[in-house]
Amino acid sequence: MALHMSSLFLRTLREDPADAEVPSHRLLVRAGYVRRVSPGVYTWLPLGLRVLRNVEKIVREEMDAIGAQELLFPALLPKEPFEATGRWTEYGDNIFRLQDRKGADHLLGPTHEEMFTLTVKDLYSSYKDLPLSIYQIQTKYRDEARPRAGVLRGREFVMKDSYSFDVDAAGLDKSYQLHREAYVRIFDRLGFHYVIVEAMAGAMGGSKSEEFLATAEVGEDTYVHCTSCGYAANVEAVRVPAPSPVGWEDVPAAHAEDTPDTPTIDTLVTHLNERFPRDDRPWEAGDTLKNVVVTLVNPDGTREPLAIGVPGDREVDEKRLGAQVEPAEVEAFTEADFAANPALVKGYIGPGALGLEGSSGIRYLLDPRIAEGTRWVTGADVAGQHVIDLVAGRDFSADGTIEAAEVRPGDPCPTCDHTLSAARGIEMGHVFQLGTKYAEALDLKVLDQNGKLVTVVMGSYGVGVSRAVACVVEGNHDESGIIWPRELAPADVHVVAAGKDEALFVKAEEIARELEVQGLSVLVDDRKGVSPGVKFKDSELIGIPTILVIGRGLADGKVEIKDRRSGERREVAVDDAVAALTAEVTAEVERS
RNA sequence: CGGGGUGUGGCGCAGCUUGGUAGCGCAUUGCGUUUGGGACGCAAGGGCCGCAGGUUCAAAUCCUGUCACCCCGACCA
Repeated sequence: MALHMSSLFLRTLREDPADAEVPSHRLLVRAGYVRRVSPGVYTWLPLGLRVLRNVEKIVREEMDAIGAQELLFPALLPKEPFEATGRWTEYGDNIFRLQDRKGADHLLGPTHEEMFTLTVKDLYSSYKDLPLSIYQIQTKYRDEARPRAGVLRGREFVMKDSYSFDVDAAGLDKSYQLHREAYVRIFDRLGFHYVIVEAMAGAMGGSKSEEFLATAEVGEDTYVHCTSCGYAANVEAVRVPAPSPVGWEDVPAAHAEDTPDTPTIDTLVTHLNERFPRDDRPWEAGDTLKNVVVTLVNPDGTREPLAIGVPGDREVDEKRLGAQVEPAEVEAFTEADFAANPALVKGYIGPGALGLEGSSGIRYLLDPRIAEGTRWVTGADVAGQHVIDLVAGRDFSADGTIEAAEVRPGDPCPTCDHTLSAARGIEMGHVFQLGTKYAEALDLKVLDQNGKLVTVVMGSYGVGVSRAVACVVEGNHDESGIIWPRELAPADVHVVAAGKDEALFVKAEEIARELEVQGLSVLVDDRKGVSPGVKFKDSELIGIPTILVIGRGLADGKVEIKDRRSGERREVAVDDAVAALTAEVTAEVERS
């Protein structure tokens, strides 16, 4: 049965809601797809629910096509499995927690690794049962510190998550590849531009991980890409190519110099150029070695300082650092921390004080650019003094390297000789080789061919289903409203009765019925007493890709087919309308 | 958690500086006119001005406190 505007539970808004900033949020509310209930929590109204279901349908079809099987876990979970993996504490404030009448702790699932793992453990115990891929489309809950942009980042959201289970790494590779290909098909069908970028595999267990990012200005993720070789990575995962070691034969011995009042890189560089000018070129920030100290807070609450050495022209990128030290959290080093570590001279920290072997005993990690043989100016661990011609490998060493320095457009590509550009994206999907992290924590093992117990190797794969709805709108709208891709639209054809003549309404109903016989879904604007202008505006706002206007032309046996995206209109004979529309819609579906 | 902002009919906003009968547009209801690009007229319903306390003859307006929401940042398998 066709949807009718006269009775549809819908109210379009002429004005933008005050709390909506990004286009998808504005339009989804204005066009009557969603309503906010509380911060980050939204109601799906009839039109919106149709779109959401369409996304789910695409996801199901492609998951089923690779042999994944759908199941459904509860959203309400007991805490015990999350205690077993440590995530009851690790997830911190992001978990919605609640207690039942007996005082037992529960949570609303933010993700379901534990449940999938335990359920496989419950039912399977042989290599013969594997490989296995199972998935669910489930409402997830995360108490985000700051939900934003409507359903783009909610506290309650719909996600497809699947997990693969294999006996070995080779099997995981195969399952991962299958999912990756399925994701390519899903995102192609969803109809927005996206990139596949290398992502952080995580501090534990994971080995390979890629994100599917919808390219969008409003995106929260920054990624870099190389226009030459196709390399693309989330900034968190960018690998800095380490320069080859260089000889230090010509470098004079390191010498400490007085550099009073130079606690910052800027003041230091100015001072160097005034007092220690070089013949070949002036000193620059990039000649200095900046040592930053932070405090790591482990999930169990223990604290440990960490020093990071980066070239002076770069900041430590907190996101990159955070990803490297996960699950520990990073806090700034406070005055109290300095007081507790007298070996550190604020503003003049140098490698002499750092490192497990250094006077402070603080673990010291270097940016890969600080390769063996490179020479630096850096703090002398004495107030008002810096060391010049300090050579890495000759005069100091560290406890390892860390990828924590900021990444900038123009940096060299790690895989070819070109440079990187930066752009923003929205994380829409994530494929992730988990490895044995959860299987080990929850003791998921099967017997192999030799009767030996082996730990199952897992992969995890997510698609943001409700987020996809917003994301599609971000990529498919204009001034007037939404422009749905065919497969997602709440209906195939929007039939508009534009006028007051009763014959228009009769014909609209007749055509709607015939379209439905042809298998198309239809929204009919059968509102009486509503002027054509209002109906046109609403049809553009709502964004069904094909609009059939039955109006003044009907007297001459003509109706008008309008393409929402291009704005093109063409007149067809009223008797040909159904055939023309059917041909248009089916042709478009096959093309996609 | 830090910074900025906003709370006034369903929605968008004005009024607050300078205290004195709560207003506008949209939406809604009725009647009439109108019907190809967000129509017009007349009439109507709907608001403890976020909440609490204070000052005052009198508070949407001034003071104190508090709560909520939005934006930027921090945070975010």
